[in-house]
Amino acid sequence: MTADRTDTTPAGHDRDDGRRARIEDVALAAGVSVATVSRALRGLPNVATSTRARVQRVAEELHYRPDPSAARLAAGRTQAVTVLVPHLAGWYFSTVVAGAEAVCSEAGYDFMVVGVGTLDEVHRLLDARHQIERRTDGVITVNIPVTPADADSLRSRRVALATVGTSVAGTPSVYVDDAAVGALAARTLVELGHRRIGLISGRDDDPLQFEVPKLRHRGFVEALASSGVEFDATLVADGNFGIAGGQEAAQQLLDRPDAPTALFAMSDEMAFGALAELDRRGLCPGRDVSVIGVDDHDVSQVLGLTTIRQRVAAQGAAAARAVLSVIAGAPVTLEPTVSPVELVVRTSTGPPAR
Amino acid sequence: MTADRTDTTPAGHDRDDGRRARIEDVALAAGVSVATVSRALRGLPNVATSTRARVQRVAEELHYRPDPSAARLAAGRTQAVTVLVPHLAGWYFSTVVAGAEAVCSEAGYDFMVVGVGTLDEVHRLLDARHQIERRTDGVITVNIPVTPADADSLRSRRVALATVGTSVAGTPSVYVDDAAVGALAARTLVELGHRRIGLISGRDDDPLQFEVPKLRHRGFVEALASSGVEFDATLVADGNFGIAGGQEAAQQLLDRPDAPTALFAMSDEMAFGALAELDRRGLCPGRDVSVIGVDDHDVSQVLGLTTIRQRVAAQGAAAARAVLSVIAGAPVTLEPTVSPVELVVRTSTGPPAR
DNA sequence: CTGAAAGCGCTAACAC
DNA sequence: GTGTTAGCGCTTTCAG
Repeated sequence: MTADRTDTTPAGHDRDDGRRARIEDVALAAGVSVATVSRALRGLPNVATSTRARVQRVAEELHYRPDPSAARLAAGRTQAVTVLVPHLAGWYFSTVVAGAEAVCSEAGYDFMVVGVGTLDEVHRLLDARHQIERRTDGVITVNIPVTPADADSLRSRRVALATVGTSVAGTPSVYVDDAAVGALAARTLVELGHRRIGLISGRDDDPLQFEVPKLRHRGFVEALASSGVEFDATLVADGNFGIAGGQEAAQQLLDRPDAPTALFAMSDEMAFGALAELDRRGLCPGRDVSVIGVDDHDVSQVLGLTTIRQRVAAQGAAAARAVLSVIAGAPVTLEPTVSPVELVVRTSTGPPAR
Repeated sequence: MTADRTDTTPAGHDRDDGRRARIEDVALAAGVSVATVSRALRGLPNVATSTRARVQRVAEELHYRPDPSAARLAAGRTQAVTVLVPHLAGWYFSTVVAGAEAVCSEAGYDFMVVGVGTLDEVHRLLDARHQIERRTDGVITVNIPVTPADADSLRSRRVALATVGTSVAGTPSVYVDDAAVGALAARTLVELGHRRIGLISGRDDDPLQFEVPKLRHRGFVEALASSGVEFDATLVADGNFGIAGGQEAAQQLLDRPDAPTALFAMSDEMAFGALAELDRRGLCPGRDVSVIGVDDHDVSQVLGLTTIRQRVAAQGAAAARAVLSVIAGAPVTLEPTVSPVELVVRTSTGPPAR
């Protein structure tokens, strides 16, 4: 031996040969075994403080980063979280996803997004045969009707699950109290004096997110009833949770001879459509017809839309934290989180015209 | 030998022992070697048609799926694409990402999202020491000022790159002609008779997306000039590409004694803010003050906003296709794609009041 | 507290 | 066309 270095690395401190540093290089340079490097770098116990420090320093100098694929293969964990989302371009969905992404990235987890259009797709992804557990340690669903069987299947494969927008028994879930949302809308409009209120809903048979419309509907009707107002069940129109749909729904409701004096849209985007329809008819929101939405979309303030605000990004972040803590070994029986809502009164609501 | 089966799988066709099928199980069951299974399943040449069919059938029966981590480790390819995006919750960004996601998922690639807030973060991610090549085969950036050095660095590490919203020499890029956008806005307003036009821009020193404002600004000013209109350089306000910022910018411009008769907002969201400000002042868009935006945001139609439409989801999809074809071995010198824009006239523009 | 060695499941030469 | 075999780079018993 002519030099104090072993042979693999010809010269230099930084592996100038262009190849990436492997764990073995760190081990060699630190004078320990690869096992010790692995332990030291991952913060496992049973490593002398001085050894750990030395290993860390050497790893740093060599710009060593463990290869994720190798670590995954050996450990069976991916350090990745996947979000399943129906419509990423929508305001609600992208805001949830953004909230979750921030938390996962911050924690050093890879963050994958899969857009899903139908329930079949969802079940194909969650089916055991698809083996999603080989690509992700955790799944976050956004407004997807996950069944207890889906949840069990994932759990048995050791993939953590958290849901946003839907509550699943025995699974960490973050959602708003949708019945309370409907009730709040009803009370707000009734207190203003409205008695005939149109409901702009999503289709009950929508393969995805079918719980939300149902619950908001029920809460709305029940709150009306307890205020002594009977809901005319024909005053419901499908707005499909979009702007165009909201406009069509409003059109349909306002075309009636016994048109409602107020509209409750189950989302702000549908409410935007309703406002557009009022505008088209030369009607003034809050004077001629009242409109209330749900979300507090960025644009709602501009339009003066009264709405029921929910903290959307916070829901995504909370779901991400839940998934990460289950991955970290927390009991799966985390408390479901009911995310708060809040009435925001703007100009689109007022007493009925007549 | 007492049975026609080898010993590893006790009984049954489906590996009822609960463990996942590995490539070796398929090989055994099909009576070929693992190498042949690997070739057959990945569509490589040099496999007899009959062999391939049999392997495929057996793999199907066993519900065999290759382990991604193992494949990555062995092959050095990840079958994953990563998008770097400044503000995922924004309409433009989420729409681009949704377009890209659809293409990547369809192609069987994992799709990862990383939110980036500063240029430092971007450079940390793209720096060779971060070794992003170990987690992804391709990177898509959305309105991020990627330098040629960044691009070279990625290329040397064999990770494909495509950019959206910015053009980078020698890199597949998808973007609109921002100078033309500015010019189109200018011509539209000038033809209506406007001479004093306020510009609602993004900060020139914004660490991210600093090219867009600059280019739209220049195109705008030059088109004015060639129409014989001199641009008053003090009529620029920063709207920070948000609604609130747009409102503040409009406020500032309209507060001037020599207020402009029209406003060009570089994004629809800033234009929304401007419309809100007009509303606050009791001014009518298109009559008292004209407003034109850029994007054709979903909400623009509702607000009657005249705008310059760009095909945002298509840009994300095109970038994804570009990345995938570079990964597949296409020459990196793909033609940059200039995505078309289109004027959409609504009610927020009209001749000047005075 | 540390090291040796056996995999994790697949791909890619290279031989036949 | 197909098989053999040596890794890919890490984690994790199991000894000591």
